[in-house]
Amino acid sequence: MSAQLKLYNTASRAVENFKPITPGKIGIYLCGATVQAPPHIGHIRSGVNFDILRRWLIATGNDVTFIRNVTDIDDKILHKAVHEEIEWWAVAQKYERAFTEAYRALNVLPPTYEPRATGHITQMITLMQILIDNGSAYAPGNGDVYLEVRRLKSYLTLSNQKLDDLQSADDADLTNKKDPRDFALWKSAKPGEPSWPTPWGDGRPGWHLECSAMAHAYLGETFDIHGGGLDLIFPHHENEIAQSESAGWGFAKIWMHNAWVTTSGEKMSKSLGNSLQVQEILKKVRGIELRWYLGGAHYRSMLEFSFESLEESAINFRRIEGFLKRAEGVLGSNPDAVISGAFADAMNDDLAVPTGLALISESLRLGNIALAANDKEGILQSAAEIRGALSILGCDPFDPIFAADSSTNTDILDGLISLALEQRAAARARKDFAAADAIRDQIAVLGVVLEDTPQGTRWSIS
RNA sequence: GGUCGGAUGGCCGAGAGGCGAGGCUCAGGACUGCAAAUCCUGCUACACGGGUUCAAAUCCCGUUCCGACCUCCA
Repeated sequence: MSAQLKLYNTASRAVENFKPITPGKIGIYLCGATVQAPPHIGHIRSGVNFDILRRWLIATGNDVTFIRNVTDIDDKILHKAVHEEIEWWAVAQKYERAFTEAYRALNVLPPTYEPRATGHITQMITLMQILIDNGSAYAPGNGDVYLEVRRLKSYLTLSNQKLDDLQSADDADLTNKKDPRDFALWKSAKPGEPSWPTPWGDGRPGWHLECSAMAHAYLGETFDIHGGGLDLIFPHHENEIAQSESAGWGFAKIWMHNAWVTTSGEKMSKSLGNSLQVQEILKKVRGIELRWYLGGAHYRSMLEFSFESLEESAINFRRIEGFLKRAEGVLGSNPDAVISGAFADAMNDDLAVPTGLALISESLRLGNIALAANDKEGILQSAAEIRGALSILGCDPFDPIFAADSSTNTDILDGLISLALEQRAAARARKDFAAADAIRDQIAVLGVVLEDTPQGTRWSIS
């Protein structure tokens, strides 16, 4: 534990001290969505995990340039377009919006820049030209362009594999490839497919080329952190490294990978149907609660999803939220967020969010004790520290992005409920508990919960 | 076949040689007209077999089971 941020680097398989290339300025590239289906909670976990990293870097005084791409052209998008009988760009736009909406609902900060693959064809062509000129890549003449992996001095260092150990695809096309493991930088267009002109023929980008080209365009030849899901290590990130390093670029210093959300011990796949789409889950819990759940596990640990544990997590969050609201009531305003030393230590230790959660629980306990004793200083301290921690986790209930939940009718509602509360208070005063309980039961049916406290009766919507 | 990860109490989920993380559930208690909320107490776990060590959930060896990747998955 120290003020020094340590992060796990997949490339070294060790936790390392993190030193920005330029002190105070940090460049991050996160592999974003291939917009061919609505986001499920696994996709959004990645967004949340890296959003926590970003918020922590900002909170500790860094200027963070955060790039998260949108892959808006690929095989699956084209297939979907045929299936749905709409244009490929309509597919891409539709699902890009779905992702944007999911990110917003979970309070994932918009990236500094969010480049689309199709907007960077020029940069890709430039990169391919460099690779062909220096002999790393070849164009067999059919419109494809391949990277020649046998010629790379170091390849597969991120996944620690040997080229000869890889099982190559059975259907590898050796009429154009020199080696079955060579991968496509550029794919020639089949009839009816979208294409862009290049010196080697009309076609479209391979899967990996975009990220190398766009990371270079926005972050330069060498940048601090490259992130993505665990399943991108091979082939996607290996191939990004291969392309970028072959072009003479230093590329990413630290590679970070988030683990999956699993169901029944298995990685969530797109064939599971709709139930685990973000949109569906948000019918059961609020965005802030889903974020609390997804962000609560350590980013490198698998998160075994169940509706039971989601609900349990949401209950835990509501306790914290309840305390903050009560504290606000007593203090008259929200205390400014404060980052405690212990919380900072936890975050600096490779983003040990679970440790941070334990600290929040401790603050919560102390805060509730202070509340019972009307110890305003104690309330203030606990509330400030909890808000500080929640602000890093992106789960501050007072964040305006979540405040839209409460309606503008609150004042009217408050007035109406106060009428009922006055009646009940009068009944209680004359010890007519049957009448008092009847009032409580009646408004409970409407979804309004009452709590009697020494300071009077509070109400909330359940 | 190669590479990588996992198995922790009723459940979820941290930790990585020595002081029981934390949460949820459950049981009991305090407070309360009753509730609710809150607080207190209790439930002593690390897949299996060996080994190292004064000390192992943690390190080593072996075993079982589960999962992931191996060229268009977050």
